[in-house]
Amino acid sequence: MARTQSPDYEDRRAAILEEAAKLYAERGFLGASIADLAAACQVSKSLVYHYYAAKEDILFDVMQSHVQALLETGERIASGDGGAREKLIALTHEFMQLYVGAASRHKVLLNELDRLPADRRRIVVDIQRRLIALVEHLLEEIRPDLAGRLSRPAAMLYFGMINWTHTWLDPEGAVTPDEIAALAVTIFLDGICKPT
Amino acid sequence: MARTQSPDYEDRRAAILEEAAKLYAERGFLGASIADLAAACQVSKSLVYHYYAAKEDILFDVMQSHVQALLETGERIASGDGGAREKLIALTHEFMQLYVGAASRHKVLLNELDRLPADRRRIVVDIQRRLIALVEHLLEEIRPDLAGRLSRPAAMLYFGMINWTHTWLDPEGAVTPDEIAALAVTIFLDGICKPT
DNA sequence: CCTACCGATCGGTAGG
DNA sequence: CCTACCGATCGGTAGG
Repeated sequence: MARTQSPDYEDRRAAILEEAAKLYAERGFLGASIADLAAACQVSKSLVYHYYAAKEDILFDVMQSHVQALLETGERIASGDGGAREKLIALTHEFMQLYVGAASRHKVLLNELDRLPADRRRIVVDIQRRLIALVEHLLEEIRPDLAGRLSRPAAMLYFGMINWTHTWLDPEGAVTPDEIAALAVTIFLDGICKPT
Repeated sequence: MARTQSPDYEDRRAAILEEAAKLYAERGFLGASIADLAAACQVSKSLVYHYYAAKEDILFDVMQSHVQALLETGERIASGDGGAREKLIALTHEFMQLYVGAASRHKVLLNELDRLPADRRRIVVDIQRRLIALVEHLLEEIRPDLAGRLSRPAAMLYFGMINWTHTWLDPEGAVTPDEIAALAVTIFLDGICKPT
């Protein structure tokens, strides 16, 4: 019978992952060494290599865990009841919550995707594509004449609005993430000219 | 009398700058070495250091040249004739043209700002702030009740839409930058629900 | 004989 | 403006 692994194996791995997300968000993937990560976790470099075979595996885990959470939320909302308009509103609020709750992972996903080896990058990009398709379909329900040429650009403009918040939105600031989500989806659906 | 510098001094500097923008956009600032840059320019590392005292100086030049061009375009349009709505439309089209014309610089500006030393980063961020304030004032003209709390978030959501295009917009693709600019500013002003 | 982990150091390459 | 180098640090692995 095989020996079981340490009972806190997953906890330690999760702790390294979270610290890596923070470091890569602050200093960039190439700017944060394995030695930096080990020091931040107060463990040896060898322990880090016990959990991850290579530095790129850590980056992949940071990105994959985040994008997976986004897709699950997206699919849950898309398959629910209600109209496309209501679903897009709910999606925007839940995405904004995920973005601020996983701010480091989100920043790393947006800034360091090119640093991922091609095979693993494809996996992340595929999940992103499903997320985009999901929003695209909602937009086609709201505006059927958009389908084909402009539904994808429109979906990308939507993601630009909400993804970009990581550069300026302060979760502790006067304007809350929920207010920003409401403003973003209102502008996207009805424009800034229409009073909220 | 001081010796004059080489007559093609500025051309060579500009060539190094453009190559640096490309390399930093592709591999990241930390992923592209001075040796890589010299090889791409087919010059020695020492020649690069003849034009730039440090690696960060090149990064600053890449970012500063781009953000300066954006601000000049923004101020020219803002100080012109016409209403705020027309100015925002013109601004969006001209920004999109600048973004695709300086795609590498734009990507570097958005992805590598944290890699700039604090003092030089402040200079770039200050210029960005003036650009944001300019859009903010246009939005306050369009929607006076937005002023104060929500005009800055609204301006940031606008920039999210158009800045983020660098990740997905193909200048050679079926949908042109001008069409994307038109779609973005239409959505922002009147929403996706209103037929274009 | 296994796993989980340590201190030390490998061959190469970075900016300057 | 080049070749020849430097101090330091990189990602990854050795023995025990």
